[in-house]
Amino acid sequence: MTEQGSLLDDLKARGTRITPQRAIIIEAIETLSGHITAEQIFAAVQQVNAYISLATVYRTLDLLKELGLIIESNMGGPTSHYALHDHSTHHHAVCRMCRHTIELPSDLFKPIADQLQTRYGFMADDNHLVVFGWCKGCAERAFSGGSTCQSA
Amino acid sequence: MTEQGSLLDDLKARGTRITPQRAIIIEAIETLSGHITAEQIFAAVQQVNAYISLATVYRTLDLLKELGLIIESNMGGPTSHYALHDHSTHHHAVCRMCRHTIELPSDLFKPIADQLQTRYGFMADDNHLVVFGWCKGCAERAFSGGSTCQSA
DNA sequence: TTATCTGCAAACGATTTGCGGCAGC
DNA sequence: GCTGCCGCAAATCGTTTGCAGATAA
Repeated sequence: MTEQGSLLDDLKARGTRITPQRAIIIEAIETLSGHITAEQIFAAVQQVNAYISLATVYRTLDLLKELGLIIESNMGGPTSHYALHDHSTHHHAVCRMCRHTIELPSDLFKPIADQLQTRYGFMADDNHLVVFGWCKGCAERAFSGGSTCQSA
Repeated sequence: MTEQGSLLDDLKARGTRITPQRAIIIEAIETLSGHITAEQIFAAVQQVNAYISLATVYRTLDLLKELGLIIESNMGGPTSHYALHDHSTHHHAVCRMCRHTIELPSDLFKPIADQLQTRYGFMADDNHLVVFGWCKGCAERAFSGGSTCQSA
């Protein structure tokens, strides 16, 4: 589906080498195709070639990030999540309590993005925005009775 | 200005002890009154009492976070930033390239927050949202000529 | 009193880096 | 063959934690 050739081409155009490791890592990112951690990518890559190191995964992620081909986002935890930049556009609402994530359509933020562009000249990333807050269940629990959450 | 008594009261109401360390840390957060890192708080606290440890700062931040009195947000770097939850409401636009931050009025996101509430029952935090993207300068540089940024 | 808090220092997990050898172009 | 890349392992950095003594209530 997604033409991973373009990613490799982008790398080549930038003057970087296409190594088997990079091809494998890129393919893993495309196959997993979600918001994934470096560890998850590493695990997938290892199934293809067990001799690829985690350091290489991180270095490749840096490279792709720099090229704008992938997006790094923080979901509230200590680990970064990565996703293809052109992966089906959507945003996230993350519950501060139970960490549950809701996917939001990207058009929800269109008006905001337009305003940022017009008023500040800021070109907002149209993808993988993260909004924190409280999901229905946790909000009810927190603002009525106790402040505990079942899945905290 | 801001009544720091209320923070201490909140702590007391929760059954936690009011220690000098906590009072100092809370005061530091209120005095710095922005989006500050644990290290910054630690530095400020040290000027009042050099024997307060960084661990205590983190533990107090956890406590305040759990109580919802402060908000932890990630500005794209490796360090967390903290702010009083009721600190003058605003959001942030952070440039992925030069890390420059623009402060945005909170009402910009009001319509979005309303929609999240209506459509998903999600109560979005009305404060300290972080939008990533590219500032005017970096966007021009990146999408016309080279992909380097002066302050990267 | 006594349960909670503190300081210390060591542990921790995610990420980065120095280095010698290897390999894409 | 040259330059950039890789694997390894150690370093780093922010943050967390175990423990024994101190202290607010």
